[in-house]
Amino acid sequence: MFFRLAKIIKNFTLNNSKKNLNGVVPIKDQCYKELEITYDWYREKPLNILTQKKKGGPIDVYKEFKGDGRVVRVGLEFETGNISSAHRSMNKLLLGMNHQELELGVILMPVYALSYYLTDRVSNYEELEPYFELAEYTPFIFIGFNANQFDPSVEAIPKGKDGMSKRSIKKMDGKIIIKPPHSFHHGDN
Amino acid sequence: MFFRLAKIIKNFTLNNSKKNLNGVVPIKDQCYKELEITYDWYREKPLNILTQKKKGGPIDVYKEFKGDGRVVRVGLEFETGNISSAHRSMNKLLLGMNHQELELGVILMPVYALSYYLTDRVSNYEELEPYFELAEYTPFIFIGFNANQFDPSVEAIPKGKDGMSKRSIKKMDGKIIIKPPHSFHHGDN
DNA sequence: TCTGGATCCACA
DNA sequence: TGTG
DNA sequence: GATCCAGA
Ligand SMILES: [Mn+2]
Ligand SMILES: [Mn+2]
Repeated sequence: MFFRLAKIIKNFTLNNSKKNLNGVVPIKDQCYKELEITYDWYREKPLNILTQKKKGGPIDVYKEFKGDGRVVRVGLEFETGNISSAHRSMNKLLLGMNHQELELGVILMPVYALSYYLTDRVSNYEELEPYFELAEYTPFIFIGFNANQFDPSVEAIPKGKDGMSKRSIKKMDGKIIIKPPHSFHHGDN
Repeated sequence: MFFRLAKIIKNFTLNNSKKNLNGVVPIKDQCYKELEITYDWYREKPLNILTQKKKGGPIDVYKEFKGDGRVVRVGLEFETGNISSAHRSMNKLLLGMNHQELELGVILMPVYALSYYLTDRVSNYEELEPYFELAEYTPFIFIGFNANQFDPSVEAIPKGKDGMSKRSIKKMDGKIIIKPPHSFHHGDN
């Protein structure tokens, strides 16, 4: 017996005219919608262990697969935050499995080749890879995804005004210079 | 038999006039200097396991304690980066211990009360605490530190490049680069 | 085309 | 508020 | 989380 966790293979072309050119938010939004609508996964599943400790947030996506009189609970983290954030995601899933709240953990992230054209230092498969062994005795799947195609002429994915962005409102102290936001849309999908 | 890892207790007053007001770089600089100069720790120790995998950087601080015919290798991470970065630090130290390259791992970070007045989302003891159990079977010490005193009238710790100014660091197997230290004064200490 | 930050954002 |  | 920064 086996289940199809999900199958989301979209054709997706990315502007590759410059390193770190594209933002990352619209990518995950697309994937979450598919998981929820097409595959009935749930968003933001809290772990009991963290609820009990009254500290820490939920898991990105969650689904219980039922069959043969048993349940397989799967926690999935879609990672497009900073690579360090991927360590937190992995640790959170490990916590859930260590406490028998999950039977399987999954992390979905860009491969290096893709991340090169996304916001600097976002999570990528290759950089987390040396740490996969920390999940050696835990059911875990690490998935790296790439764009289907690169094309310097398609519209770039817009970025937000977080962190060190020049569009940040605070920017260290006084001088507030906010640039107008662009439409949060991109190419196909 | 026991060793004093280090004892750095400085009086340190922080401007508490506003949330997230202070930068964080000068704090660690001070602590590193003390560990290197007073206690002979080394900076930036690469782990063999990561060197072999040709991926991943070094451990912040490292020292080998010798006595009774054995060596106790201690890896220490001073964490003032984003809380997610603390997960990477923990994972890296776990990797070192899992591979018998370290006998003890230490993470030094602000307690929540202190982090409240530092750059938003920096590492803090309370937020990493729920994950301590991932190091349950590994020799590990988590240390939270606070300011000694809060005073809305002392000068705030600068953020950004204002707080920078590289000085010399002592590496385990490398040369020592010398550069003049910058003045570090926020209140007393 | 490496790597650990430091700093700010959005929304509970 | 706290957390990704 | 998401954006950039600084140094080797
Ligand atoms: Mn999440
Ligand atoms: Mn996520």
